[in-house]
Amino acid sequence: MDDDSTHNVFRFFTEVGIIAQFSARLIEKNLPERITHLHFGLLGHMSRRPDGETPQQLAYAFQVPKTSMTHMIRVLEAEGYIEIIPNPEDARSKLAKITPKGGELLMQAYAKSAQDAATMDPPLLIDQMEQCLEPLAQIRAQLDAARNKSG
Amino acid sequence: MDDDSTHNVFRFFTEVGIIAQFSARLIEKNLPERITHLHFGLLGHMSRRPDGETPQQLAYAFQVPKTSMTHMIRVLEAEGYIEIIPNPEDARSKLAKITPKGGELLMQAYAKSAQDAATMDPPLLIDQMEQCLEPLAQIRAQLDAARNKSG
DNA sequence: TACTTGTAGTACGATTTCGTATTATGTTAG
DNA sequence: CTAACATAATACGAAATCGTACTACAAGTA
Repeated sequence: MDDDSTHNVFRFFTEVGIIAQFSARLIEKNLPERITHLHFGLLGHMSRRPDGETPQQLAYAFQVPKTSMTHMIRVLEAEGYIEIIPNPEDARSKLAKITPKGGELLMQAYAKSAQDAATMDPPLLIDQMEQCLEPLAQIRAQLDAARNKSG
Repeated sequence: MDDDSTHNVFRFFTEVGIIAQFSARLIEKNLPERITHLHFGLLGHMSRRPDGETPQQLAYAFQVPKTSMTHMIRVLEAEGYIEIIPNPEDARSKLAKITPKGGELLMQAYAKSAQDAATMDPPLLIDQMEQCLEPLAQIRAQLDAARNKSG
């Protein structure tokens, strides 16, 4: 990889990191006290998996340590946004499922943040975002594949 | 903003968030114990500003609370990667400057991570990253401008 | 069955994050 | 100048993050 490419890779990661910070702020502004953008992501993930997922699966999907996930889902459960039930297929394991209250939170935070996004000044550059979507998805898939190979 | 655009905006932020996680991992693998990708970002930022910056400026640039920045620069100072000196223009304030040791760390982490990036399997999608660079920079600038207006 | 090894989740503790309140210095109005 | 207000940084404490070690259950071997 030549110096120019290396520089561009780092620049890409830097831009992505900054934008990720902004989007976290945007969504967290519309979430209750102890709920972060990661919790929001968890709820969105679970809303697409009505049968629930194990803490292990969630930790892997969100790239956080198991112990961090234990803590996060406990917070969500304590607030009533998810329920944690035994895994019928493995007595060591559990399943985390979104509750109606969790679905409510998800929808409302989504709606409020969409409203905020729509009224930004200067306005969001939606064309540029859409232009990035496909390559970003490919990059994400590649990084994911690389992780599965070597760690 | 129509439903389709809203959906794409959230999808964009989601992809960006996941990729940011990956890049954080990539760089932190090549950093010492207590040093995170944010510290790495701080060192890179300071390396471009030899006169130093105040904790306030750094907190603003990195979008973290002032108290968090206080802690971060203390860690960097304790490890000798930066030095914190009084601000000659304001006795309430300080200036954080990168040290030679900090410059060393920056270069070495950069080199090692570049090496990791160059040897990934499957290989990094550099074309796609370069394709995103310009729109991402515009999006970042827009988000930054919007923050200055209202938030 | 008994034994070995592997895996899911958690207890615990060190560190980090960050909101609130405080201290010290700067700035401005009169 | 002085009082009132603003701002830079920090002390402090509550909560979150995450590495290590552990427990409970599962799965493979003989």
